[in-house]
Amino acid sequence: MTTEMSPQAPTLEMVAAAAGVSRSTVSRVVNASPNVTAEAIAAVSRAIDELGYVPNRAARILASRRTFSIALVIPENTAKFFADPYFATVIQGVAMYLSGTEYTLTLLIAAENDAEKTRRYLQAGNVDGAIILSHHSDDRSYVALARSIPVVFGGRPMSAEGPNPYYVDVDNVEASREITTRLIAAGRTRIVSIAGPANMGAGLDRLEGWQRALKAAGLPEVRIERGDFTPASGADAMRRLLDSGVDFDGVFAASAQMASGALTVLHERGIRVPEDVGMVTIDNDYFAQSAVPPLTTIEQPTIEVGGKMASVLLRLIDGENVDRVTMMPVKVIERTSA
Amino acid sequence: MTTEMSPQAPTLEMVAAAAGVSRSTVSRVVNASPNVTAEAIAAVSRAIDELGYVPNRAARILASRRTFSIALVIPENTAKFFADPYFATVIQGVAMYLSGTEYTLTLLIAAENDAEKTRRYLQAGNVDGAIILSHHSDDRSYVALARSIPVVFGGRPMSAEGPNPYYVDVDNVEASREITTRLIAAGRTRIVSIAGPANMGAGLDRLEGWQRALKAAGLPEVRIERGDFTPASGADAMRRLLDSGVDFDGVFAASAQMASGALTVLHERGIRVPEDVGMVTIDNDYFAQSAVPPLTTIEQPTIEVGGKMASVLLRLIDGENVDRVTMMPVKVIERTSA
DNA sequence: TTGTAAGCGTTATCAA
DNA sequence: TTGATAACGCTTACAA
Repeated sequence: MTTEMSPQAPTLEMVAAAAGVSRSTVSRVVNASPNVTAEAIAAVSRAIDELGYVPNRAARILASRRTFSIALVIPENTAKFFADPYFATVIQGVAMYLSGTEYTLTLLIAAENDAEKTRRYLQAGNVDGAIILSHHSDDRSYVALARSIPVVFGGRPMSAEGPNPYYVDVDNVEASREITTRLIAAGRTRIVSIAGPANMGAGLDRLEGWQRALKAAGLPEVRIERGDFTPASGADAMRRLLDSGVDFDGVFAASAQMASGALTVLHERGIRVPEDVGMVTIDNDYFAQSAVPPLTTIEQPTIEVGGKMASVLLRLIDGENVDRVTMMPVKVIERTSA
Repeated sequence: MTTEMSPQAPTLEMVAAAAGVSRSTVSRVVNASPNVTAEAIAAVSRAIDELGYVPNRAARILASRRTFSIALVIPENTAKFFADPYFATVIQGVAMYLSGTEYTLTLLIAAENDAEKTRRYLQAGNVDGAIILSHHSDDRSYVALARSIPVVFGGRPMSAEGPNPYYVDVDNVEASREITTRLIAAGRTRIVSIAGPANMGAGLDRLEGWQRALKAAGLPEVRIERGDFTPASGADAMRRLLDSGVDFDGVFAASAQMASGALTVLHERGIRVPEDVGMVTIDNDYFAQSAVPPLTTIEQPTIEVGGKMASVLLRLIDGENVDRVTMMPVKVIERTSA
């Protein structure tokens, strides 16, 4: 950087001088505290505008013991899924909600081999609260973290220990049960599942929803192949399914990305959808929309999930009473793949 | 939050007491300044470990005038592209690079109607520098921002005014020229372009590369249809192309997402790729990999682009001499679509 | 309702 | 090499 002097930012003291009041009064106006005369407010506001005053964050934090910032923690192994439309959109939702508040978002990629560093950062009072976006089950330490600062999880955390966590989620069991039902209604009787990882809440729940739908209809659980929610894993799962020789006429894939990968393999092998096999999935992202054929699926309000996590966290920070679990509504999107 | 007293974080003063030295000495040890006896270092280090001391960020910032944090600014209109694999991965690259440093990342979604708010935040000394990820050409105010704090852009900013900006980019002209050449080598002679927006550097440059390749081969610029880099816009562009009745046997799409959308339309209309028309594009994301057929394309080192932007910014902050423009290498990926 | 003054936990200057 | 001591810019009792 050049050594040129940066234009000295105006301080609260300068505003006070310009407005002809004390620093306390300026502080009160800035913080919208009651018991300030309209005149004082007007004078201070004018001075603030003229000088282009912006409170110094560090000073404010130091004096008030509040940071007005929250952390969005992404464990390193989950960071690989950064480009997953679901994660990306949730993060976006958080950021957008915050942009309408005084809060600032600190993005933390937590190195697996140095969890201690992250934990300390969070506990050292650098943030007022944290949102944990964990794909996997190794969220034990974060659940414990909730004892020292407010924490909100994206999706039900797997750890049993620690206090009951706050989290925002959708009803994955019901969603997958519902969508599997569409396959059954279309006359499919031998329905397999390309399931998510067993160490994730969404993986488990979506599998259970599929099972419930089959059971209710008296249909057999023909076969389960697991993936990790990525397109590549969906393709692999479909290959295993096909190579196993098992007979099926319907597929429930636990994510649109996996469905998309599976579809590619089906296409390669000359198997037609929906003529030969029907397919339904979860997520209404681009993968579902532009698949050939477009997929009948469940839409989750991802942006809103992010916004909700932020709002729950902020209310927690403000000491308000909030439900520990917030379920967001989903929507069935009927297209032509079932 | 509950009113229970949070375990009072140990202060530098407490460390000093425990180690039997002054606060100054502790500060020196913490900041690894020279001229401290080995004994002092040892004593202080022990005390730090025992107490689990972590420096208070706000106090440190206030006293040192350095924030050890940088902002990643995403203009609101660009935020819509959050789930674009390119953006998502670049952000991830930034975050991951930073996780290996003392720096913290503040994610800022800048509201269009209140650019002033963002500008002030950045200039009020809340961050040591900023990375601007702007999709569009309305980056004027950010270029000006570079006068007060170090700023690095992702991709060449369009604004002419202001000082020469620092930015990290790939050679889009050369990349698209190169990939278009593959189409020509495959015998295509009537090649159209699904171009990006005219208000983006990447949009302009990729169009120019296509033009250069055609010119070098003595081929005509059959037609140009514009999109905004999204799959939907690529599909629309292809529809317009087809409906216009213009005759073509090759397509250069300026992004894999647009290519993917275009492919869907081609498929709907029963036009085969590569038999009837060849297609090449840019970006080796999932869209390019799992398209049917898989696309011959250009791979950009997106994670590295993010990392590079962060490292350039940090060096700028440290007052080092850095090249204003950093070009990252790209790679041709040959598949079967040309 | 407003002002005074004492911190908040560091760093930085200056003497010793 | 170390230690006092004065900032850093703001909030917050407490007094007026």
